Amino acid sequence: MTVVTRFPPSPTGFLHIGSARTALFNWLYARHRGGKFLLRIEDTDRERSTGESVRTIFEGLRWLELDWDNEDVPMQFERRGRHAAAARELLEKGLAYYCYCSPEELEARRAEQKAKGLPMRYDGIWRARDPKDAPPGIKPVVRLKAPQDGVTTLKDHVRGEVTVRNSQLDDLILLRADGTPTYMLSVVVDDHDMGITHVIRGDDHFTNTFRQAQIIKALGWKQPEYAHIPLILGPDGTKLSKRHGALGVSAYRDMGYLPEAMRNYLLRLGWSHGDDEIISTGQAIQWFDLEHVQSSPARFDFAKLDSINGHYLREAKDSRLAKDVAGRLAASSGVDLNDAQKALLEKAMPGLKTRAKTLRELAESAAFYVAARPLPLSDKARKLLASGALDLLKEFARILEKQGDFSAPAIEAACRGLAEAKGKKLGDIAQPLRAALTGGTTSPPIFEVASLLGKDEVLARMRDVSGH
RNA sequence: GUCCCCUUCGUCUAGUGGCCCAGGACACCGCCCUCUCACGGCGGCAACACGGGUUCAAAUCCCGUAGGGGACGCCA
Repeated sequence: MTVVTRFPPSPTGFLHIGSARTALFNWLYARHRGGKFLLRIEDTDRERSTGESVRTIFEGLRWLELDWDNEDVPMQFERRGRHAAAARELLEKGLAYYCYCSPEELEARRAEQKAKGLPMRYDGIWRARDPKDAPPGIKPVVRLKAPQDGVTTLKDHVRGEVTVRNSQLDDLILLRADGTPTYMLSVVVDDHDMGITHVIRGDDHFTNTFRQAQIIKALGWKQPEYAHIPLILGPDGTKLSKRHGALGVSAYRDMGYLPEAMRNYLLRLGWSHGDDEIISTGQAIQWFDLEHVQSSPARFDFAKLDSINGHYLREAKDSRLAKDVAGRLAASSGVDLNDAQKALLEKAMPGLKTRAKTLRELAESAAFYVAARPLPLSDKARKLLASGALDLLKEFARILEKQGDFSAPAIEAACRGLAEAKGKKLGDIAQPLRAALTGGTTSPPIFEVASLLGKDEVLARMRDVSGH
């Protein structure tokens, strides 16, 4: 049997981070089983659905490199005729009926039931009533004639077997008063028509599954397999809020996270493979299963994301990193970098990338390489350039002027020589030099920086701080 | 209110009755490396929610309690 999974976002905003994980799991499972990963846009909420959102979601998926297998992504609203036909079929078979309760009436009943300690469910009052008795002016909805006795049992790859008494469920609405199909109906029909074999979705859909099972049964179809993955919580254990990371994936891209790092982090949030932490996408496809999905919700933790991102940053190609950093630098300064600057950044990457957790940090730490002179000095850098240190620095500058070999080891040797002659420690010269060359107090190894910057630029920056 | 689910270090997790006085990772602390900051290496702190059972033996099975989450829409 070919496995077919799906990711059905509703286009009412960006690609939420929790949805991204759901998409990842579906994608991984399909790839693992050599099956298909399909997309579907659930735009039946006409009020809130936008084309802009559809584009944002596609963009987010592409950034995460989760490719889907259907070229024509179904728009659920366009299939409303098919959904309504399924409802009519149920009506004809006597498995569904018209209900003339008004929304206000329903709300009143629910409140009453809650007060009585009963489950808040529709009691099926219009099952037996004759439509001729309908109050005038009310357009009916179509409801499923759900079983009222017995139980519904569901097998879930994460939850195991769960049973709910049918008396807890009610006759859900299939068609709204305006004739449009509801989500419950649409999902069932679309999943069936698309040949979905495995529904992997957020835990918030768990109880919906029982209702959908009843529709599937009424239609005489086969149930797909289910896996309900626990929700992602905020760092404080409550619902993930915007403040805590409930952002679109594009926000993570902007913050400087790598897609492969996001995938690795999201994968480990709720799934495990023994003690493995760093898991390449290839390994993930090979290993991913539904049995090791965690059954309890996980909290989102930026510190761990940072750590994983740092790992992938160190592994990333310098050319890729330099390109991204150049883009960020140009965006913040408003001017594009020239080719020499871009080349310099790439050469500087090995020294830079072990010191950053995100591309944003990487760009900030790289800025001094391509900054215009004279460099702004941080307060700490200024303190390192007190008069005594400046004298030493000027002396070092004179040595550097005559320096032929401008490699990092050669510059370091020259510096050590001067320090020794003056009875100073290496740091007594290296730190002021760092202040002069970078404008700050932390950087990659300073002799490497000096070598990359080149003799002319180094001497110029040194002159800048010594006052003439 | 009703129903369903969940509960191992601060966080993510390993663990499917003996291998566990509980392992890994992140975070934190210390040491080493060192021109700064990182990286890396080494070490440390730190958990089976609680109470009952079952069993020769329980983090693992059962029951209860507490806490948390989800659902109960003519939203998806």
